[in-house]
Amino acid sequence: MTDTPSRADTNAIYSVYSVMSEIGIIAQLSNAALERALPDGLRLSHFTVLHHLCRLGGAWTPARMARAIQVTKGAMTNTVQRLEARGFVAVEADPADARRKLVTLTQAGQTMRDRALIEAEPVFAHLTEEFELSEFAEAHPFLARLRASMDKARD
Amino acid sequence: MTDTPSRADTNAIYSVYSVMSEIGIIAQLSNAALERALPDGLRLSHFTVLHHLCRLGGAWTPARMARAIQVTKGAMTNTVQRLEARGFVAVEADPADARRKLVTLTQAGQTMRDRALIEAEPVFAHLTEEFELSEFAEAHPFLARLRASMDKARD
DNA sequence: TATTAATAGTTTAACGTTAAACATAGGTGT
DNA sequence: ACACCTATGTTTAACGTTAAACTATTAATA
Repeated sequence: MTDTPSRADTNAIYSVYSVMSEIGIIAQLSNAALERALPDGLRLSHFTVLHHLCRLGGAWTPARMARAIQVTKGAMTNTVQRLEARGFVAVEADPADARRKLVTLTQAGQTMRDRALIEAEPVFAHLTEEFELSEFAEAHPFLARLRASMDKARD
Repeated sequence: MTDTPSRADTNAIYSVYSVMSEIGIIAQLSNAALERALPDGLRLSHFTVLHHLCRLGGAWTPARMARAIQVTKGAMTNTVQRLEARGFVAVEADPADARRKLVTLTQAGQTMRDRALIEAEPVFAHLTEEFELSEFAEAHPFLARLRASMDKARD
């Protein structure tokens, strides 16, 4: 059993909560701006999958991508089916495990991801004028640790 | 007219994008964990409004809260109606402007917000063990400026 | 081998959000 | 006064997400 939270613990939680609130709003603004900027009706969730396959390469099962990107299996089923219908990914059965499917990026998918990256650039361009690049470089390690910690705590 | 982006500019965008990616994932993990932890079927968007009214106090119009919290007016209409139906906020017409409504926190809303804060505490408790409190305090100013800048760029 | 548990992918209903259209009210300028 | 523009709050349709139930397949255990 633990003690009742002390005043110091309460303050600590508030400090964490303030940071989390800012992060939540930034993500909301960023996601909304990105979604508006993406070309050709591409959804942010679709771009995220294309970007993921492009960065990491190879064949991914839907379930593994769902875990990596933090969406449910049902959402990934939807996203993969739409990307396949537009020819941006190829889906095939896994010969080693009949439960699994294997998703790979197509050339058209690669092209679309590159185009989306270019179209989305103006969304963040203004930040390079108002901030020093070093500020982002300095903030990154803390945020990466925070992400890793939250990911681990997910169970 | 501006020049073609230099290589340095391209790197700057990548630096920004890395930070934004981390922020997006942290927000997703944080929001999902919070929503699971909230008591009594309270949605994260509902808690966000209660917390906002509690922190800043006074009477807020739905439109002003929608801008502060970064959701559409339609979403705020939905949230306020549900909070009012549960007795967590009071809604009255603004005597000074017939277009407006004024939303205030009720005692039950205050109680629910306090309870939600306690229930949600374990979601972030592990962070106080893995991080120094000062790290959050140091990260906050940059994140607040980033939020303000993204907010301003929203047009 | 037979049984049980765990995993992959799909489907369904419920829900919140968004974008757009709408009605109403306030502000501005001629 | 008048016309025009802006702002508030609501409503609607479309859409994505989630949680849960379901089928099929593989792994683990007795």
